[in-house]
Amino acid sequence: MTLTDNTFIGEYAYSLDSKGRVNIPAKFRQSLSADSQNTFVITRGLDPCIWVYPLEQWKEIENNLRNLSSVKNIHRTFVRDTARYASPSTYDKQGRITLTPSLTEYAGLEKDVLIIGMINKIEIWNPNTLKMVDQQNLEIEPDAYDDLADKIIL
Amino acid sequence: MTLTDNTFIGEYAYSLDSKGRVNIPAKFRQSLSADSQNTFVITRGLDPCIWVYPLEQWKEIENNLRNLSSVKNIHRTFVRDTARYASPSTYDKQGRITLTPSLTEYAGLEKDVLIIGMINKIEIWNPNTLKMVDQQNLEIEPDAYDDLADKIIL
DNA sequence: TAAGATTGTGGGTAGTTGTGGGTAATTACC
DNA sequence: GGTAATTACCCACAACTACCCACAATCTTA
Repeated sequence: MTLTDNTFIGEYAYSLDSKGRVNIPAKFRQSLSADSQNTFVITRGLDPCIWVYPLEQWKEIENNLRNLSSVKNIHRTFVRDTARYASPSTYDKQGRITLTPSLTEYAGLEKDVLIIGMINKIEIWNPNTLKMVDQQNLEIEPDAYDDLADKIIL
Repeated sequence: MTLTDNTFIGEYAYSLDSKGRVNIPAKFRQSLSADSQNTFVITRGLDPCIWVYPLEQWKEIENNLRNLSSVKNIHRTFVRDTARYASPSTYDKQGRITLTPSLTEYAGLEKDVLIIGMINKIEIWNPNTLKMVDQQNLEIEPDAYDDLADKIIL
């Protein structure tokens, strides 16, 4: 069963091979839109993990960045920080994408990785790192979630 | 995988050879539009680095400059500063462009250089210089950054 | 239940890419 | 106008990457 195009949910335990490749779960590949041409754009996440965007989704980000003028320092910095760590990656016949050494290092990936559907993108984690981040997030005051209650109906 | 024409993302560590040549990453060359005829226009960046525009993109900048009135002093200055340091550079069969001594000096380039995709242009940095500039930018008021982040959904 | 298809993982090979240097053509200078 | 310096073009090679094939485990279907 395929849900909406370019929408990802679920969690998968996969492994990174000696060449720096990871499998994209079959369900995720199936929900990738045809426009994305079997291609994702991988980049640094705001957490210590790798963010994987469908090409189409990334192009929207690019369009937004393109409208920022380089005359303003803050705009230059924002564009640089967003663009520099990104790189396109088309999956091979076996459904794997190749990660860059720079990104695997940033996310602290070893052999075992966790792949998580984040609706409009995918996250790749070192399971141990995620466990630690989960720990820390337990300490968020429950009130902080209340703001969200206005914006989303569960 | 080629993304949109004349759109550049990613970060590459390359080297400047004894003749003042740098490689343009293969992915960047592939995304250069045919109209640009294997040619870039190199000039001073607003940061201490070299800006590399696809010829096609540079022509647009020229058009924009053309529309600035020379009556205003600030406009004259802006046009002069933008135009005077620019020069076209076609890449050779190995994919390298030759930088002018004036520009390498401006950017403080030595052997190792960082090449960064900035969507509509490319930046060439001395890695040490960039590290320093990154440091300084950490002090940008987070609020200003958040404004941008709100407009662009990552 | 059995056969077939799909999925995740491993590895080999040929083409591409980055880097160095050599030679000829062009330009600048006396 | 002749010489020297500079620039543009070409060849070579090592490292890397993308593409291909193989296989075991799982899931699907008849």
